[in-house]
Amino acid sequence: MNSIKIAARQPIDIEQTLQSGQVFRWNKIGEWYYLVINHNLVSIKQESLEDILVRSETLSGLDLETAVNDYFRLDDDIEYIYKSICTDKHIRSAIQSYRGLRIVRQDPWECLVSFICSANSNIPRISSNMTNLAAAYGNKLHLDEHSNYSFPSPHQIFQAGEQQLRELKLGFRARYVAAAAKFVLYGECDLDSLKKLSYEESKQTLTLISGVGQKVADCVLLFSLEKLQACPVDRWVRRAMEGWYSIEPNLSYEEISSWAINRWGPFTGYAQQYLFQQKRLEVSN
DNA sequence: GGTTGACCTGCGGAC
DNA sequence: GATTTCAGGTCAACA
Repeated sequence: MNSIKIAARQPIDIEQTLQSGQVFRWNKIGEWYYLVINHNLVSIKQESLEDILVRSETLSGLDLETAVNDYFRLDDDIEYIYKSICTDKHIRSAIQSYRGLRIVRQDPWECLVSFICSANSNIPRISSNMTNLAAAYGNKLHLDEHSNYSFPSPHQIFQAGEQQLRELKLGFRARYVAAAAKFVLYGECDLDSLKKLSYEESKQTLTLISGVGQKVADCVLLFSLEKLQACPVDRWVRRAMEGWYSIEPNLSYEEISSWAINRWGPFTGYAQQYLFQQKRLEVSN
């Protein structure tokens, strides 16, 4: 068992980050959060707002630190980002409430499948879909007495086929997930290579995939492909925009998204995530 | 080009 | 308790 402490020197709130609908395969046991990073099962404990404890069987030292830093984007200067997006009282209040909430940098393939599964669904169900996929086709990973699975490769999902995916209760999304696997396998599109393209170019490529529209593409771009200006507009963000910024109810996705990018610039994705969290939790409380 | 309904499933909230 | 609604959308068909 390898254990290290990471001093982020800036706020990082593991709970808020994992509970903000970016990541669907993690669980909390006692004070420890278990999640899979690059095919390694890792556990994390919050020590203070700027310090975390991390454990792993398969990564150690600098490798472990780098993997976790990378995943939670601890290289982002979050204080600078706060300053840059804090244009009004709504954002200010959201930042105050959820200080330390990070955008993650997760594996693009798993992220793509997650958000294809998110269509007309809800968080508990998306989690169950992703957990079932991993348990069915992934490789088992261990950490002390706990276990989890790596997420299956495009090849593994493609081999499973649409019918088996339906049996895992993906519903109409089964066809889309199978199509995405095929696209990544045979479409000569290495998802990671999209990081090098512009926001517009990479978005255009992603939406070639059946089952990937603007919303899903923006989620994948923001949470896995380095496009921090991407602004996924879902029901919650739309409600936030209409309620707090007097955006007209009948604006198109494109119009809302562009409005936001125009207002918040290169870190619009962060602004979006804070508004999303604020609006979503304001209702449930 | 914008609008509308279908799509799987499960689970809180309304009858 | 049985029934309906609505979920972090996308696509195809239509006017």
